Amino acid sequence: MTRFVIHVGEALGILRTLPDESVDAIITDPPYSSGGAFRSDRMGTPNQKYTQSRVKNLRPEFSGDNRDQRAFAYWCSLWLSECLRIAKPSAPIVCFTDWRQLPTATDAIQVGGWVWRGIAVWDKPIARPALGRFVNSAEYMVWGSNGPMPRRPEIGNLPGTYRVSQKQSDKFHVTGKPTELMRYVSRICREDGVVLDPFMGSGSTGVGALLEGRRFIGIDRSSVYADIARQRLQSITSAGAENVA
Amino acid sequence: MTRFVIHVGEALGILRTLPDESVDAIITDPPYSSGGAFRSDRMGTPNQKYTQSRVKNLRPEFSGDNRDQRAFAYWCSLWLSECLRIAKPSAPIVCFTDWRQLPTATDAIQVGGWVWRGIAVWDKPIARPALGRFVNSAEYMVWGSNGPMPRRPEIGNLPGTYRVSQKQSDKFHVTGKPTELMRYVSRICREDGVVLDPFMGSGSTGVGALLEGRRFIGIDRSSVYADIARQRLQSITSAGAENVA
DNA sequence: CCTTGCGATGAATCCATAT
DNA sequence: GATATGGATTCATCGCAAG
Repeated sequence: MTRFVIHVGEALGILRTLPDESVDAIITDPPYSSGGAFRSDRMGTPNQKYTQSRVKNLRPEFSGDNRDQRAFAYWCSLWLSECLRIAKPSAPIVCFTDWRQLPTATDAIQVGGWVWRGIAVWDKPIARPALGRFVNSAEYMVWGSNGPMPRRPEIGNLPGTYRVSQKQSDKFHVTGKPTELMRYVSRICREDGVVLDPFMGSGSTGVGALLEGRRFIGIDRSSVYADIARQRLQSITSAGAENVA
Repeated sequence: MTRFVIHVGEALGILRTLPDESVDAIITDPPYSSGGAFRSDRMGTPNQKYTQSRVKNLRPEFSGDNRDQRAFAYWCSLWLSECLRIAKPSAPIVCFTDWRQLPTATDAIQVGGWVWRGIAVWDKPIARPALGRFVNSAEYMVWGSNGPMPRRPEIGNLPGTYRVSQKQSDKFHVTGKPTELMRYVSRICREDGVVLDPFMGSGSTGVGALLEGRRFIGIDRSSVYADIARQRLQSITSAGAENVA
C-alpha cells in the first residue's frame, strides 16, 4: 500500500483536481517572496515620516502597499481556500513563514476561511549576529483549523516552541527544514492521517509525516525536486516496510 | 541625581507634554485587549480573564484592556506616533504583544511612523496545556527604530529568543514581566540613555532599565501601580547609589 | 546542601446553558 | 440569533517543606 503520492505541477492547478474533504492536515512552507524592497528603511528624517503618516490610514496601506506584497497575500488566499475545500472538517493547517511575512500569513489564512489558532516558533540556535539589535533567528508556524477543532487527547500536548538547529547534511533545499522539526509538526495530524504539502520542495514535510506514521501527498512545480523528494520518501517506506504495511 | 521620573495619568495626555527628541528608547507592554474572540470574553476584569478562577488573586486590577480590534489598532497608532515625536532619531522601540495582537502590533508600529525591524520572542516555559494543539506559550516583542538605525557594536549581539520563566515572587502585576527579561531588553537602549514606558504597570521596564544603567520615564493611569513602581525603583537607586550617582 | 514530593499556578479556551 | 455567564479542562513548572 502506498504511503505517499507526488504530483508535479503548479500548486493551484493540482489542488483543483483533488477531491473535497480528502486530507487530514495541511503542512506547508510556501515561497515567502520576502526581502523585497518595501518599507521606509531609507526614509530620511523621522519628521518627514512622522508628519506624513501621523493619523490616517489605519491598516490598508503600508505593509501591503507594494505590489509584490499584495500579490503574495492574494495568491496565498487562493491556494489556502482551495486547501480548505480539500481538508476534512476540523483538519489542522500549519504554514511556515518568516517574521516579515507573518502578518500577511495570518491575514491570508483567515481570508482563506481557516480559523487562526496560534503561532508556533521554530527557534534556530544559529543565526547571523547583528550588533546592537535583536537577532531575527526564528521562523514561525502560523496554524489553525478547518472550523471547530475538538480536543484530541491521544495526540498529547505539543510544545509551542521548538529549538532545533539546521544541519547541512539534513538539508536538501535552500529553505529545507530539519527532519526532527517536521516530525514534531506532523504530530498535529491524526494518526495514520493524510498530510498535504502543496509546496513540497525536497519533501521534508513528507519525511516527517511518514516517520510519524502519517501518509503524505506532495506537490511541487519542479520535477527535479519531485525526484529528490520521491527518492527520500521511498527510502523511508522501504526501510520501514514492515512497520508501515 | 534622579534616575527616574513617574507620571500618573492617561498615556496619550502625558505623552503630549513631553518634549521632542528627548528619549533614547521606548520599551512598553500596552494592554493587549486580547483574550477572546467575542466582546463578552473581553469584558471581564483582567484578573478574571487571565487567571484561573480556582484561587483568588491578590494583585490589583488594571483597566484599559477592553477595546475591540479596530479601536485597539487606532489607539496604538496614536500613542505610537506620539512616542515617535518624543524619541531621538534612530531610537529603538520594543512593544510587547501576544500572538493574537501580533499582526495588529506590526501594523500599528508602522502606521505610527516607526521602521519595523523584527520580532523577538519571549518563550515562557510554563504554559497551559492544550491536547492535540500547539501551545501558545510565547509572547512577542515587536521592535523597530525611529528611522535608520546605525550599528552599535558596544551593545553586542542580542539573541532573538529569550527563554525565561515567570516567578510569582517577581511579579507585581497580573501581566508583569520577569526582571531578567526586562534587563535583557533594556540593553537595546544606549548606555545611560533614557527609556520611556507609557504603560508602566508595576514598573518592571524601569527596574530592568535602572539595573542596566539606563534612566527611566514611566507613565501609568493608576496611582496604585505608580506607587508600587516608585517603591521598586527607589529601592534600586538607593541600594546601588554608589554606582549610579 | 542536595533530593524528593506535593500542592499551586497560568496575558485560555471550549461548551452548555441562560437571557 | 446574538450575546452573556458559568464551569470544566489540563500539565510542565515552580515554590516550599520535608527527608
